[in-house]
Amino acid sequence: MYRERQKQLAEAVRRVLKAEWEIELAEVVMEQPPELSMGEFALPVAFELARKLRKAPRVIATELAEKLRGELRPESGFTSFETAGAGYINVRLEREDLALALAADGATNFSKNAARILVEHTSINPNKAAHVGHLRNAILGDTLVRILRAAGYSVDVQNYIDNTGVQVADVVVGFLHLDGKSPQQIEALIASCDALGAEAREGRFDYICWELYARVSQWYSEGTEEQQRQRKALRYETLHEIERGDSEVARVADRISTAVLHLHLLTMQRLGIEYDFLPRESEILHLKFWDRAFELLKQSGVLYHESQGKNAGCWVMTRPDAKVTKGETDEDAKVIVRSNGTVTYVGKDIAYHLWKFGLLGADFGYRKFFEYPNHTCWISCMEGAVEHPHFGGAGAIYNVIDSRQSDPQANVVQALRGMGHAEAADRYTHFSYEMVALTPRCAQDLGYHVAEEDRSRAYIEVSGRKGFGVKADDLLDKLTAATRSEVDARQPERTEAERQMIAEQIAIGALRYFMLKFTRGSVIAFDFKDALSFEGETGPYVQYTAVRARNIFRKSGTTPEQAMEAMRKSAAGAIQEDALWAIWLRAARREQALTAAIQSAEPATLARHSFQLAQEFNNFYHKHHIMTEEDPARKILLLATAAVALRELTVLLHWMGIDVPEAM
RNA sequence: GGGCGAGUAGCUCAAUUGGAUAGAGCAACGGCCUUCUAAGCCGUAGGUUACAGGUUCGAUCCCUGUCUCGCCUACCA
Repeated sequence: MYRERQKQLAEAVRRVLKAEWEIELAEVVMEQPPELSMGEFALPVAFELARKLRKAPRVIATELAEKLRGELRPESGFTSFETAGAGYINVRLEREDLALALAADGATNFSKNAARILVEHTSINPNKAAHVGHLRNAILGDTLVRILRAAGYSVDVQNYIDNTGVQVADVVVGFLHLDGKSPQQIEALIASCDALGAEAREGRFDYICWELYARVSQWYSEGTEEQQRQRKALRYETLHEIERGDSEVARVADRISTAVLHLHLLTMQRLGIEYDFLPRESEILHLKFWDRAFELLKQSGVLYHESQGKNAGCWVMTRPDAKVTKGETDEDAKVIVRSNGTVTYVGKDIAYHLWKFGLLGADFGYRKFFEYPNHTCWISCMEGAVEHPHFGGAGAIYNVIDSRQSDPQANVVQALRGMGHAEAADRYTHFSYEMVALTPRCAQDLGYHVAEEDRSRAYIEVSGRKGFGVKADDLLDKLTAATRSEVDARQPERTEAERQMIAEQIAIGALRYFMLKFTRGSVIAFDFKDALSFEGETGPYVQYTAVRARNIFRKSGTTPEQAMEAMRKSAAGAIQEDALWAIWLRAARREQALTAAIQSAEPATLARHSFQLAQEFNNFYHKHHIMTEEDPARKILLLATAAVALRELTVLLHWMGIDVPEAM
């Protein structure tokens, strides 16, 4: 209904401008007045016309408002057009119409969208436990998936697994050479970790790898020069063995990376994050994705063989926006194939992205890897199940990858464009975000040594290599413990299991909201004090608000559905009070908020939207005591308002992957 | 050197993409629990939007220059 009104208004403005002044606008800008009492829409169009018509904005606005009054009579749902400020036209709607439409239909109204979208997120190197930075990635990515689906898109979720990279090699070197374990001993260790279960923290396999990875990184830079040279050689020898596959070292690497991957999936499942497909680098290598891509790149002339300068003997690609003088060597070119014939990370990524868009002419093998309650997560393999879903061949893609990777991401887009796939390049979104870092105080609290020069900085970058960071499961544990003690105090009559469930829901609400409330371009300087806060602009605040609304229905002996029904049957729709109208109007703007979040690729706007609704409801809740309301007609309206708030909060929280607990 | 991002209240962040009086949360101060849950509500205080120009009806937002901070810029992945 709200969007219908918006459309009607825009069309009316177009008609009037055409008829009166022969003006056609590309788009009719529509804003929200700063105060509720001013109406539902604000049109700044008179400012735009001032120059063309050589008249003051206010004069134009007055004339235009008059004409609009003629176009959109009160019986069509528009009650007033007022000139305001320096030349705005404020438009009021019939509130009752809008409220009754909302009471009748609570669905998100979007038509099914044919385009298939592929979202890649998480993509943690499978060589150590996940940390806070990975949480930001996964939570942003998962929320993007949820809102795209809410908007009617069909979305596949992929988590790219770099199981043949140097990071995995480092842990392999650590186990085999630094700790002197045999492949059998590593196998036994993984088995004993499995037996302990993911709930164990000490002795959890990805935690062991975390510590080992830091130790190995340290080991590379210790010792005599000769030792360092040998260790480095060992590192690359191991890497190349893993890349080639089909050796004991490669099997050890596969065993380790698969075990860590499995734990990552469990960690993310705690947060309600699931994947459809796990493409692995090992298959990109062994299924010859790169060989095909290499041919295509050479044919299209995107890659050329450099014969001079520092990149002599390499296949290189000109960078986006590079200023290259004809006849001169482009020293700044991006190396894709090294002089020794091996392909770089960007090269493999180009092949992978050709596959994503269905432009490679090759596909993975697929086999089942992980079962969620409601669906299966598949993994790539050489030859898999005969019957399997097909991933890839997407109409549009989103890569949730932090801003440090914007350069390689741009290289991939550049390659696609250079190969003539301009359409694919246009539908390639690097969903970029800034990193999560730790405040110096947080680092010190965790027991890390903080260098003198770092103490005055706003934040310090986390580093897996240094073992410097906050592990995802530790953070979730800490949040759950904090919420649990609060729940125990507030809900003593509930069972142990109920209290634990509530505590976990609140912990997840706090964490997910915390990661979503910052806009993507802002570095999160992580601190336990902020992350463990449950007051003010936090997930628990919004959850608590929904629980308050729910309690009204628990105690009043009616349901939200019945309250809506009663509202429709009675003529209780007249809503004069702003405290009530704010809630109905925000509910009416659900689709607008969703569209804005998708178009700007900014989930933070939704987090804010939900917080504002929560504030509006708490304000209403404080002003009006619903259960003791004596006027029956009034009580119906108040109950329906609580019902619409509860429904809206539940939907918005769900889009962010946050549940509404039974009680708080 | 080049590219990207950031600089807004004591702190952490917003600002409908150029609009009305720049808003929230935390921290501070002052009120509100016999009432549907105080993880809440109301109020006070807090601003030269890094700086200097420019564009126009209008600039936190766009342009130019300067300063500060972070990240990226390897034949690492």
